[in-house]
Amino acid sequence: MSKSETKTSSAKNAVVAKARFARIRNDHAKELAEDYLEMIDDLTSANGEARAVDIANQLGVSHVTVTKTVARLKRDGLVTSQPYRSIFLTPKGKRIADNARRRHQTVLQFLLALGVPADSAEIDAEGIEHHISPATLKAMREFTKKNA
Amino acid sequence: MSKSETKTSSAKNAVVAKARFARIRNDHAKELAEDYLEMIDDLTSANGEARAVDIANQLGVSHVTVTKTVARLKRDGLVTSQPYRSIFLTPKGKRIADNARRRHQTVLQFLLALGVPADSAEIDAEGIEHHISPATLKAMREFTKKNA
DNA sequence: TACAGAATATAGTCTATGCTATATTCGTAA
DNA sequence: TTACGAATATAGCATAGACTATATTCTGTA
Ligand SMILES: [Mn+2]
Ligand SMILES: [Mn+2]
Ligand SMILES: [Mn+2]
Ligand SMILES: [Mn+2]
Repeated sequence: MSKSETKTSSAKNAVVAKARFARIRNDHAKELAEDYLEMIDDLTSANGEARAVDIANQLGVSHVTVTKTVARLKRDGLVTSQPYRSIFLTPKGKRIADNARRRHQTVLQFLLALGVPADSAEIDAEGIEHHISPATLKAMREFTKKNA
Repeated sequence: MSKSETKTSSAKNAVVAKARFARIRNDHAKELAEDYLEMIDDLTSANGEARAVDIANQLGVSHVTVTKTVARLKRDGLVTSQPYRSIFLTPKGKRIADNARRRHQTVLQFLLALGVPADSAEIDAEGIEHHISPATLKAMREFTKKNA
């Protein structure tokens, strides 16, 4: 392999890696929002409302952290809230929550079908769900269907 | 279901969820370090040294970001470096890099065995790899072996 | 060898995500 | 109805991880 070929190959590798890590950084930027929105939707179903204190308790973070994160979700048009009131999803937030839940379930069911013990599957799914491309999601669904 | 049973069940759910999200936050805290260490090891193998500029180019971030992250790795005893010199793994850093690479490969090979197209598999593996419990890793290895 | 360009260092800034401490408001039980 | 405990708000702080702009140092080539 000539020096110029090595250089070209290195450059292409770098371009590919760059895109890969950019995708990961983007996934992370959306991750917390997806978990919050899914949780707000679940709490609303279960309790009739989503309170900051309940979100904080589920996540294991302080209520201040929740308040600040909810403020960002509000800024981004994903939830609405008034002082001292519970939190509501906007249509846009609800759409994201629904998609996140569907994807989360797909990953969880897949891990269970693969033979992962339930406790590990539930923990791993919480992290994995945010890094799944449509192609992988499709492959997971197909596997689960065949191995239910 | 009585009110007290509901409460107990809710409380247990919260405890379980809390642990789950704590694991995810911990995964994230280690994620960037793992990717850097793996990359430093790879660059050292490929080029004889790992320079900040190469790491920056692979990751698609500025060299300042790399410098600051490397400073944290140094603080944590995972790399060594002198001003204007390239970066080296400590034994501890090398151990983490090796484990990270093994796990990364396991996840990638698994996704390929599952039928995910190579480009998607490579991107998804970069994110998924940090959220895999030993139980899931084992299940993936077994699947890949049977479906190579 | 000298110098131009590449690499690295440093200063300063920003956002996201976490915390504690304190103040305020709400909601309910007595 | 009120008072107390729960919930929420707010101020202040910290760290990680990102950036630009500028200064310095290194290194390969002329
Ligand atoms: Mn989820
Ligand atoms: Mn999640
Ligand atoms: Mn990796
Ligand atoms: Mn990775």
